[in-house]
Amino acid sequence: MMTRRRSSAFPKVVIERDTDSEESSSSDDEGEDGPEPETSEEEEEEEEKEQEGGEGLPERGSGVGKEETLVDVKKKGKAPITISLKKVCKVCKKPGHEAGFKGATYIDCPMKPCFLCKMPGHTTMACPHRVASEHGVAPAPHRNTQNPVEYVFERQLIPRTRQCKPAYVIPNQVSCAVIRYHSRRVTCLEFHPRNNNLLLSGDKKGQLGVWDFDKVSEKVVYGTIHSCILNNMRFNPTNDGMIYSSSSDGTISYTDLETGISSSLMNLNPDGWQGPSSWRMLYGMDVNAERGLVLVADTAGLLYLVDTRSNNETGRAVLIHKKGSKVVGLHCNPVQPDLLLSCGNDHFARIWDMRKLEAGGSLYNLTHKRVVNSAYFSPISGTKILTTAQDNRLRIWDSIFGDMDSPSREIVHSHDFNRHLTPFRAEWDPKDSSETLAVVGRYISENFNGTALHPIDFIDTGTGQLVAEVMDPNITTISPVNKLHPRDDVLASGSSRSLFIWRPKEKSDFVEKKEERKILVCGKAEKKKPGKNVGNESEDDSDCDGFNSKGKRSKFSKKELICKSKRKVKH
DNA sequence: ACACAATGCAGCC
DNA sequence: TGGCTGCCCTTGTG
Repeated sequence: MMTRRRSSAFPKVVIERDTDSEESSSSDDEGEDGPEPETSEEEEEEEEKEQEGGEGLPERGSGVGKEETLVDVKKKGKAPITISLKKVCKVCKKPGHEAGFKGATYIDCPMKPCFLCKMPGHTTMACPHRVASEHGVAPAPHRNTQNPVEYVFERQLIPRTRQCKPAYVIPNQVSCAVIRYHSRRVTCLEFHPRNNNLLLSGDKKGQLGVWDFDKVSEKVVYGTIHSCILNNMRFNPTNDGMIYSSSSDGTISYTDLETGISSSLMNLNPDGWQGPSSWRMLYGMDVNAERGLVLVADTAGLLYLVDTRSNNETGRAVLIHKKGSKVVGLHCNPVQPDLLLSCGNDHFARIWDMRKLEAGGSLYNLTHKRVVNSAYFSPISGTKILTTAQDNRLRIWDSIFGDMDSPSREIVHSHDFNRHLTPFRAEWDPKDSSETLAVVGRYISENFNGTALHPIDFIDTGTGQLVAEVMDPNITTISPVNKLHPRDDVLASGSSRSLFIWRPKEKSDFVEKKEERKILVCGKAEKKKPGKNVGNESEDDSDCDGFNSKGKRSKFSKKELICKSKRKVKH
């Protein structure tokens, strides 16, 4: 049975009066078929329907779920109006086709460019980049403009380094725990640097959750640290009982995790709300341990430095991105404390020398086609860069000492949804010594046995291949926030209001990178409805370890795990 | 079952 | 430049 995800509103009825003037809307009618008037089979069908319907106007809320348009067929003179009904595409408003969910599969509007790679001429379903078993995530064609050194590096050095470094491993099977206590969407996650089971989570309301995911009863939520979106958290490198957090309320808070007592290190809106034009928010934040600095950046393009010893702002704010544009992220190089990476709404990621911070003084400007959601140095050597941009591409620069003019690879990946959800950010696996594995949530859904699911993807940034995808048939929401544990084999995901902890079922249950990608499906679908939202998380967390929405212990049943099965998705 | 809002950005004038 | 509109797979609430 085909179930629409959501049937459309009342049928939109457009009645065009018969006039002598040329109406542009009537030429929209047939698209390529030129100026009307042959009546297609479809139209005839619809006409019959209309006659049955008596008045010709569909009843309000008739539940048909199709948008229909009454199109008058023009005739010369004052001939009676002939009316035909047509299906109209919700996306482009043109007749002849429909876009939307058919069961758990989304049908693209053929008039629009591919939803995934943004190129015209094909739909998402036919996109060569489509995340499907036959294709995988294809890397963009590598430019053939390598210089000889780079060529030698690629051909000789990289294979050798791979021999001495173990390839990353991925779990063979996973289990999942769910916890709900955020009342707004999750915006950031951070693992404790020493305590392996401690996870911090921030939400859109500014609440900070501290929880032990082995003993889920031990959780604390601090609700008064910030008044709106908690965008970033960092542990104090010299005292891991304290965290810095930046928020859209324009403040940096310095919070004791035991007591929840916090002090404000900075406030960009000391006079309170004076309207949206003057309100400033802090998005990017990082800590530079060597220099004893907290770095934050605001929605006006400015970078601020706070001395961690005095807890006071130091120096002057520096314009690091286009004036008036939001700086989305900051990352200090893990090896070279003088290097800073920033990214912003001006479509750039920029590399800075901390010793020469001044407007326009960046070392490199990495161009993107859209807003850059995140930019990270690789976690161990700090020589690679991974960015996530809203043009549905992950970009990798293989070496900051090499050619920085254009990325070494672009990987098409669906993550371009920017409102209503926390922006997607691809992150490195901090445990992967080869610095190739990255994790990122996926926006576009995949029809998994009749359920539209949004997996979390593990991508080999060296090849662009999708090596594993994690999903649970009972988790139908999108998980834009993902964090891999710095030491353990744990993935934490943040969705709308829930947190998920994914772990390999068995400690030793790992496989090295293989040609075929792993599909890690956790649990079985609760066969409720064959539509998209099978097993809505809001009502169905009973099958998961953890808590239900009231914070009580829910039924503790081990999930049954399916995996390594070849995917059976019908499109 | 459906309407609606919260919400960020791009493109237009 | 700034204000306005529109937007293709959201998600929870009323």
